[in-house]
Amino acid sequence: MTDKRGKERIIIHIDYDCFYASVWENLRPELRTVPLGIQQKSILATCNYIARERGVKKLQLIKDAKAACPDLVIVNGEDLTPFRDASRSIFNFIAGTLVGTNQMERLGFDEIFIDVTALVDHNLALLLNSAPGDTFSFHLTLSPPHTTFPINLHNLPPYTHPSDSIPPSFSSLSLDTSGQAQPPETIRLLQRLYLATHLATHLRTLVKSTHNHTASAGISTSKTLAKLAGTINKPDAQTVLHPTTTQAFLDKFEIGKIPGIGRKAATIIRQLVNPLIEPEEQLHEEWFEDVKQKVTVLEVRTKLTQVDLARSPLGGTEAAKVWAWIHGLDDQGVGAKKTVPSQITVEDTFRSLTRAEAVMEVLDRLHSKMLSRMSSELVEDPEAAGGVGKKRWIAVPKTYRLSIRTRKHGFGNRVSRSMPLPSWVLSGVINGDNEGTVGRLSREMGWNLMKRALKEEGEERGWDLQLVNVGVAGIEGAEGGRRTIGEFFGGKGKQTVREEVAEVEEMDGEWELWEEECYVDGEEDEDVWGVCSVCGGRMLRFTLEAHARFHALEHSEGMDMDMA
DNA sequence: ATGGATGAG
DNA sequence: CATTCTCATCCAT
Repeated sequence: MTDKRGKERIIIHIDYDCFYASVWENLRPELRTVPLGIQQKSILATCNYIARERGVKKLQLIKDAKAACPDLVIVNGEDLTPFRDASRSIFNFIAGTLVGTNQMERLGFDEIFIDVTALVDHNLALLLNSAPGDTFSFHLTLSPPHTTFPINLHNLPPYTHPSDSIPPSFSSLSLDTSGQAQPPETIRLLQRLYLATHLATHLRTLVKSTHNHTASAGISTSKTLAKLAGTINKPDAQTVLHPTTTQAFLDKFEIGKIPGIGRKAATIIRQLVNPLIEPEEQLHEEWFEDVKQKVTVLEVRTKLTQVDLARSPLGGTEAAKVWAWIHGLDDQGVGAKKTVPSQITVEDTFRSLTRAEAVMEVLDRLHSKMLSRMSSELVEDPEAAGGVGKKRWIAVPKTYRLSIRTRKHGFGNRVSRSMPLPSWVLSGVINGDNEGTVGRLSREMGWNLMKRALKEEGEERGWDLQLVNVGVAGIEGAEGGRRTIGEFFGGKGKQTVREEVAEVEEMDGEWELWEEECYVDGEEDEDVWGVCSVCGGRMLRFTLEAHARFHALEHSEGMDMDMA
């Protein structure tokens, strides 16, 4: 514990440049030469560098962006499918290139952390044991069959931070820039960073040649430092941090720029450093930008103690993390490669959504996308891949969730309600019965949870939805599992019975109206609808019997299935 | 487990 | 500040 030198991890962080814009430029090459913005509703999610030179900003209102740059070309980016696909493709490509390194983590669609410690140590051993030369074959794999790329041992790719703090020649790493001999631990760490820097360049070159995306990268000894290092030179560039100057590097950052310190934590910490600022001044409107104090990491370190942070609303746990991060101590590991997401959500936003009919249309549309994604991301189909065999679940979600934001309860936050995911959703996906399942999801799941949420939030009249989000969660990576149709009946365990949903809803005013609009089309009478006594789902009466059989199966066959 | 808060891009 | 459309983790219950 006393001496960590020589045991430092080596982390590469890669960040694709203005990713959404870049994806569109690949889709439509003529967009490469024009100022390009990606629109989501009233804002630009991002824009290319040509647009940035013309004064366009990320997250700018569309009208402001057009004012700044009248010939801005705008494409719609509300459907994230092409971005998600490109992101996966690049990630899988890099994973396939670095066979044997499992610590590879995506952050959003456009960033990757890679822990290259084992790979670099392997190569350093090879290099130190080989005859001296001008080049070295870097091994991308830890065991045969090997793929390699050549590195020039007299040339370190740009950039280093501080500038030119690491000599370009591998054999000169034992001396610093003023010719001073370095301690052996430092030399070894520099040698490892040297190799990782070449690797980062190689990976960026490969991503450019195979996927036509430029990227920026940072190379250092922790996730925090690697990520921050990558911000120094961009786009299409990379930076390796000199390992003995990291504190000075961190000290210059505004506290809110440190990954993991977001808006809330940053505001609390700024207040502690400078109590003169009133909360309203910190949080409101136009002046915000002017009044907001920039509080640097150095100030936090020198004007506060960890105890100050711990006694603040941050609390002891957060305080300890923050205190460690700003002192360059970051033991956050790079997670294992993830093949399946832990949740799949789909959402849309609105200026105003009040009519029941419109709400049901929205639910149908969102559920349709949700089911497609479940099918493509959670189901393996050997036949679609040109082979034979049954479809099987790679991983199964446990929960269905609906989140909304209303105008009244508006700012800030979403309210959500969730239920165990019924088995008929899973069978619908496997059987490809998208249409029937969508309708059922909207009527029995989405609608009921929305009623619950609005009722419990005291918005049974005068509601006005601004956001509707549906999704499945609790997806557990089930690698190597053998799950076929039928298993989900027994494999999911017992579902919670929610009494309140089964109750006859008693609502007044507009709620009834809303419900009538949706369910009573003039010809329907009460006898058409029934409520399941087990799960409370509302459904057409003639489907109740079949529905009850699902529940029976759930309970009777539960123990026969392969639950690990 | 559920639902909210907070973080990330 | 939040704007968009996600995704992840932590915490109280």
